[in-house]
Amino acid sequence: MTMNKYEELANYIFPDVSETIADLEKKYPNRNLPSNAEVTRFAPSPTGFLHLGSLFTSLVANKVAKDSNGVFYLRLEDTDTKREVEGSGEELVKQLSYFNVAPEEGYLGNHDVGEYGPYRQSEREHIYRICIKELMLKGRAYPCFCSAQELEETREIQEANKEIPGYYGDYAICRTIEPSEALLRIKAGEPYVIRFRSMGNHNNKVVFHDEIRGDISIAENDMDIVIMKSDGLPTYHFAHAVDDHFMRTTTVIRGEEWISSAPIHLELFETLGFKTPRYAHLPVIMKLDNGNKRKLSKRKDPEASVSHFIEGGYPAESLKAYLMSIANSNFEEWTAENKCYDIDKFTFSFEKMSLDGVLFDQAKLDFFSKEVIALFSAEDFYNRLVEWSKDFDHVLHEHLVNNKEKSIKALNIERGGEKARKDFVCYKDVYPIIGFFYEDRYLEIIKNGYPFNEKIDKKVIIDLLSDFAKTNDYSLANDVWFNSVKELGIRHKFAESGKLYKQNPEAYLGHVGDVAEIIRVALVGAKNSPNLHSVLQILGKDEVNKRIKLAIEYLN
RNA sequence: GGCCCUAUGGUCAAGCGGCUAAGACGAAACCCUCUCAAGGUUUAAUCGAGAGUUCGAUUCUCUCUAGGGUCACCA
Repeated sequence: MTMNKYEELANYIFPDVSETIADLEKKYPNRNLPSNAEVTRFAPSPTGFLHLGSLFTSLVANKVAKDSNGVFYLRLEDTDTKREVEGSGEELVKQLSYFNVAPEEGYLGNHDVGEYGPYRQSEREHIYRICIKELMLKGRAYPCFCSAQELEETREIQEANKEIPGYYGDYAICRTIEPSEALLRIKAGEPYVIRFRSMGNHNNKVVFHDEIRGDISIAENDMDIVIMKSDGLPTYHFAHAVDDHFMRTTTVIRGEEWISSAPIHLELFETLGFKTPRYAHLPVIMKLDNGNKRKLSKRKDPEASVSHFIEGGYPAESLKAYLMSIANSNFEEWTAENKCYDIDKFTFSFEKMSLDGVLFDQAKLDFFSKEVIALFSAEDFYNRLVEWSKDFDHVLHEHLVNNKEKSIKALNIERGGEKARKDFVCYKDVYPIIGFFYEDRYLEIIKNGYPFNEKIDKKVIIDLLSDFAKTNDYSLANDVWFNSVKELGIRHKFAESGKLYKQNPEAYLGHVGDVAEIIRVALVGAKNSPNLHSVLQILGKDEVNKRIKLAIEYLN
């Protein structure tokens, strides 16, 4: 091997590196998969909890891999040691699991799985060093000694001259430093980073294909970007090229904010001798803020954090269905046709994907969630509630565990069928709606009194309730039973229907609706509740009579 | 500001040269009804602007405008 002028420098910086890119190609061979199988990944940085946009991205990436019998893996991009949040990598994986989109390969929280690792970038330094050394030997990477302040100064000059800011062309001062001189400065202990020597021309256009948007034409990259930071770790751009190549990603699925740096990536892939992967840049999820759209912000918007929905008790399926409706507009139609919200059964396609950023729509999510919950069996719903309340609602948890049978019955009211009851948006809604079934909760509610209709005389209410306690037989079928309520009303001068009452309001104290309300208020402590007949059946005779007695005592 | 992406009702959107411009969520109204939640039936609401191509533009082209993104030793 003939000595080139970069060799001494490269050997000094990378004394440990003896392998080459060719060795890596052997070590990480092409995956043994059918030709149409997609290898996709989710590549978060552990800087906080899972963002809704990230869940969206991983959902799509996961779906693309699954639909093609490919592989979905997770790579932890932990190269920014300053911003890293302890434990957030594990949390990320845990939250993905909640949504059942956890990867089968890669970083899985406490361990890695797969042949293409390590899956944490912080553990892949030797791989990056091999690649950088090779670039350096080819003259395509060089050390840069510019300080942050110097960089800032050039930037100001560039801005003042209305030139494009950045490290390129004549502004890339360190690119002309002779390797021998650079070596001396490094030996002298001067801090440095390693930059990529771009051969691009800003006046040329580079065209690349995006799976969602079609061909995109952007100016070639001509920036000598940093590829190795002074701490020895790679920057995103470089790690992306190296990792996605050696992990054999077929389609890179990421947010649209990456479109503008694609020319950098393309040049990197080309220079390293790698085949470029396919790209799909997903629209971002936004929110309206004072009339302006903006990206969902983790700091300002609680709904930006996936944990917000987990804590709030949204079933995983609800959020997934909502996100899939954003991803593919025909998904919603599909759910209506199939009465199914399971995204696994749906076929995703990039063609049906929207190109524009979408506004997060809470009402739409709630709609999906109601539909999803309405499809649960009572037992399934109960089990999910037990699971959820264990972490987020201890009071409910106690009640559920201590009253399993009653709880399931309560959750089963008007469940199933064409006109299923849809009053639960999330698990959080459960306690306020069915809490009264539990005696403790009922007693708590009535501490503040009963909201009886004040226009009706107390005496009348007491008589009516006493009569009801004596005569009520809810073992009858619903409509037969309700006829008995009408009769009860008639005995106490209430019209048997609203219509009748309206025709001659003077003749009655009220109508059957008022009668039902009185019973409801007595038993539930509120003017609203699920179907009265069901409530009675679930409470049972003893409890009903006890509650009526309490109500009468209150009225006296 | 340069570059890139995007542009149909409040939101999500069908449409791919000729339609009274689908549908869903949301809103409103009515019906049903023991309340609530459902369910049913309606209603209101959209092609950003201007040129061009064409017999004809929401649809094709250009310009403008607007919104979003990006210009770090962050990803």
